[in-house]
Amino acid sequence: MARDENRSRSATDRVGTICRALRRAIIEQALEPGAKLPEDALGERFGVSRTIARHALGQLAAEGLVELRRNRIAVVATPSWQEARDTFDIRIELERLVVRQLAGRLSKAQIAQLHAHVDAEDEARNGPDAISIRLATEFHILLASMTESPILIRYVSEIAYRCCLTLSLFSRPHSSECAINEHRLLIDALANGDADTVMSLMHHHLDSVASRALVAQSKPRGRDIMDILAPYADLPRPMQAASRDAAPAGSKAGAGKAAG
Amino acid sequence: MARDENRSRSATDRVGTICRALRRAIIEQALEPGAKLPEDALGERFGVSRTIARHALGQLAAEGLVELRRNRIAVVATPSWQEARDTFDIRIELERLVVRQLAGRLSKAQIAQLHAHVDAEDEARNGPDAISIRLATEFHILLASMTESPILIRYVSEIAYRCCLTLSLFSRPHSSECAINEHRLLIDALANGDADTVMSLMHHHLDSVASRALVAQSKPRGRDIMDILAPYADLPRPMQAASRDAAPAGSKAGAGKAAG
DNA sequence: GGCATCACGTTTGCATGCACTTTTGCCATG
DNA sequence: CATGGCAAAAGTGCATGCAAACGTGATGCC
Repeated sequence: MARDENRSRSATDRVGTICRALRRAIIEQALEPGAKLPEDALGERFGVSRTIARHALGQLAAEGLVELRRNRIAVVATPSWQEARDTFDIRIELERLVVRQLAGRLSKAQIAQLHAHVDAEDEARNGPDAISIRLATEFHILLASMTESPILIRYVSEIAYRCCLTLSLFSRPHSSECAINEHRLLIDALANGDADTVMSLMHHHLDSVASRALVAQSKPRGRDIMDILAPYADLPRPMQAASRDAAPAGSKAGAGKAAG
Repeated sequence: MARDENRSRSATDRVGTICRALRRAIIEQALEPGAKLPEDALGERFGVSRTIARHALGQLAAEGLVELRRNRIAVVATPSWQEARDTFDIRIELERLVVRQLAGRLSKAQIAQLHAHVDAEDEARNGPDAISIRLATEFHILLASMTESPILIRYVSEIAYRCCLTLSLFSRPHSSECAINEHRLLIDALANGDADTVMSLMHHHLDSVASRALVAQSKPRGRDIMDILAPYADLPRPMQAASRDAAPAGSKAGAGKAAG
């Protein structure tokens, strides 16, 4: 209910503020994957002490947007290709659930709101890539928020942000073209009300977004030094050089840090 | 290699320790929903300062196991019936994904491990309910962990714990009977390798667990006082009214302080 | 007696300080 | 000249202290 909204919105929710700011900076690629996030700097920037900054980083780490290594500076997360693939797989299921719950149950106002958002996407299409990606992501979050299921909203948001991060890592300059159209189709199908149709539409949409982005395991730019250099490291000799930069996927893989 | 693997497991990962302890205490109902978790107390109990305890609470709040209200003592989360239902819906999708990835790909050792776990469940069947519930939950987490997808593992674990919490809230004494059998069926189907079969099996399994637990919106025991009393509050004056402003349902916010 | 007010103890919110770890630049040494 | 090691610098890990907010019981007023 509304009773505990005021505490986290209007009240001095400083860690939430920092989280939102960082989230946005990350998904807009103002902060690239691997970028360092020292507590001091954040604290100073946002006018708070390290305690708060640290807490915010903890939150973001729990969401998978930043990586926290002990005694080391926090960095923006750099999902591996495999993680990216897994993330999209999860996302597909989650969002199928979203549209299943939504199909045929949206009010006219909600449909209008969705259309308005896509309009905004359209406008931003020629702007910077980061903005289009963010808007596309927020479309899905908007959709999720219409389920009014806090848990679903949270998971979809989280996953969507992670996918967004992934996209910024792997995707080529322009892949959001057709996605906008697919968003419109989605809205129409939702209004129309056939759950199966809209589920399959969503599935296809996300699948193709993932495919467009994750084709051929392109090089993860900005990734950790060790990983970037991995393919170069085991060249037997400097001579017969690098035709094979197809990058062995999970060399340092597993990549340790799971839940926790 | 292995350069930073030791850090977070064996090293002084105190907040992780506290998280694990609390998680377990919560899902075993040692800490019932609504139970207070003062930072001081936790800190003292685990031999750390409030800083650490606070951080752990933050983590658990991010996982949805505890509720954090500003300037108030943290409490174990008490999911509403609707949230519970939503949680299970999400869980079904996620775990379908798990078994889809796993079907026909498990090693003999893994199958043995799964069977061993179910054996443990079997043994605990006559023990305290909380233990059976925990083991049943951990079966699913074990399954998820076999996907070796960190993200999927994390989400399934989180969701499963939340469901576990829900179960402890809503479920009647003994509903885990048949679940154990269903676990065995699941393993067999996984070994057999037909993805569709095992997915539908998992779906049915979770669905029936949810149904057994969430039938008829049974009273949420241990829930917030205001909610527990809600149905009693609008009884039309049993004999002779104390006052006319008999606590409307959502009045908890203003009740305490405002009056204006 | 009922109700509003107030004051005190409790608990969180947050900043700061210190110890410890990692990193980096520098120097001695082979 | 290359290499190993040391020491200063930077940054995190964590405890503690203080202020503000909340909860509660006591007090005074009607």
